[in-house]
Amino acid sequence: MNIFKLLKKNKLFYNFEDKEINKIFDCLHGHINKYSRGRVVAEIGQPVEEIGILLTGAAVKFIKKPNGELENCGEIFAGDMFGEVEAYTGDRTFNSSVVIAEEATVLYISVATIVKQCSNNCPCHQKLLENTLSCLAERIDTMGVDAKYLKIKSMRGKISKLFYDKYLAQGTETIHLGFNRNEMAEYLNVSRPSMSREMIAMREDGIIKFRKDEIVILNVDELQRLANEAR
Amino acid sequence: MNIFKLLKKNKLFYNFEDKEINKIFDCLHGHINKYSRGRVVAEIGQPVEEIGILLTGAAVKFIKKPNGELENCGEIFAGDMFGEVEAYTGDRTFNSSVVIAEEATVLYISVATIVKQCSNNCPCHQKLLENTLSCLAERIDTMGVDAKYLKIKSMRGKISKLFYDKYLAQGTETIHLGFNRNEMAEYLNVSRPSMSREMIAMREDGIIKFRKDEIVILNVDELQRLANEAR
DNA sequence: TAGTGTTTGTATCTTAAGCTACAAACATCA
DNA sequence: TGATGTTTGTAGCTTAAGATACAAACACTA
Repeated sequence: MNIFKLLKKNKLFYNFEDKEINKIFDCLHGHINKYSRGRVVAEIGQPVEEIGILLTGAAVKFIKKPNGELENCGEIFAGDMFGEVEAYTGDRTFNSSVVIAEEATVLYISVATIVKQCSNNCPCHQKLLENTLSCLAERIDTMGVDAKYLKIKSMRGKISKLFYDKYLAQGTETIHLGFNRNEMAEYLNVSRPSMSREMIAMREDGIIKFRKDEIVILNVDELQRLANEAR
Repeated sequence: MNIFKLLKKNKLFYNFEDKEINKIFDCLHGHINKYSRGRVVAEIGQPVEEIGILLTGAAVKFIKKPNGELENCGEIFAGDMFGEVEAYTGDRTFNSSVVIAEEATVLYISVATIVKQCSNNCPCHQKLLENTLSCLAERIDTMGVDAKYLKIKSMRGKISKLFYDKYLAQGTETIHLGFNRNEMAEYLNVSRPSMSREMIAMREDGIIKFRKDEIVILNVDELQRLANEAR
């Protein structure tokens, strides 16, 4: 496995050179641990001193419900990280536990050293800081977009907004969703049959046609209208 | 008006001393502008070079819909800021326009100087950076919580989760909402009458009683169950 | 304390979307 | 090419929540 390649995919190390990544180990107190399945690598309420980046394997995040039950709240794969938000919040404690699901290697970097300029005054430090800021800011953007879909009440509105946004992003009348009906329904937070029903109604209305992951917009104006009116 | 007091309320300047705030002006290239109603102080698509902090007055944020129409997407009052997220995203351009609604004074601080250590190596710079990170991270947290309510499908689930969360936060069976029915309905993204109806049903079921902004939880266990089961 | 505005409660009706369960289409691979 | 698993479409029923419109309670102040 190539650590350099993997890390460069991680947003924190965007724009890093190999030699800069090497500095992680002294500059940011980087170290790598290996864990087997079931190992708890982060625990709710514990202070976040390091950010963990999964180099191999997989892990699952859990939040604790007030009655003590644990609830799965997401998965982490190679290239993903944990603690990168909590590290900067008020109490700096994990708000979810992370449990290794498949034998994994984790690279840790120290939070304290990210925010402080290091004595070597190295540019990689500066970059990491900027990347951290971007990483957080972009997350806010994404969450804002996601919330928009959730707030739209009508099925047709949700679908239209989603398709129209994809249309704007992809620039062609033929768009690709990037997920199947189940995933799309889950993203929009609706039931798949209801969504399917409405998509077919939209096809009957001549707005779209589709086949699997590929959607063709037949009436852009109407779709735009629906997307804009949606609430 | 006391700039110091106001700025210390702003999250970016949390923990700042008066004398450190004074440094803003040379260290962060701070400067103050005064605007009258109608003035556009940020425009969608334009690069964000500074973060604006409203010292007095009020402003409105607009996003541009694809058909060109502008849509109100939030208000800004004294102590609030704009550009503090976009400043760090990929293209670093405003994604909403900001228009002054009431004669306002705005303090600007340079983004470029926030992320770079300044030549004076002043601690205020360091603090500002940490505050910026907190500010963004906490926003992510908040948005995550907000999205949770949106994702719950049943009315009773939404209400229960909200009340239960407030109960956990406030620690007493008598909780205060901090908003009226309209605002609460808007936050949960439901219609007020439907919400009212369900609150009354919950009262009839002996789970809560209420009067205006004050809610008393009569059956904590049941409320907890509802909040946990909610989806 | 009357008068106005706001917030909250109530009623009725309608409909969109959820759920379940099944059928059809498609993909994959031996 | 048949067998199996997955994804997508279809149907019918039920119900929760939306919309609207009005009434009651309350708050403010003149």
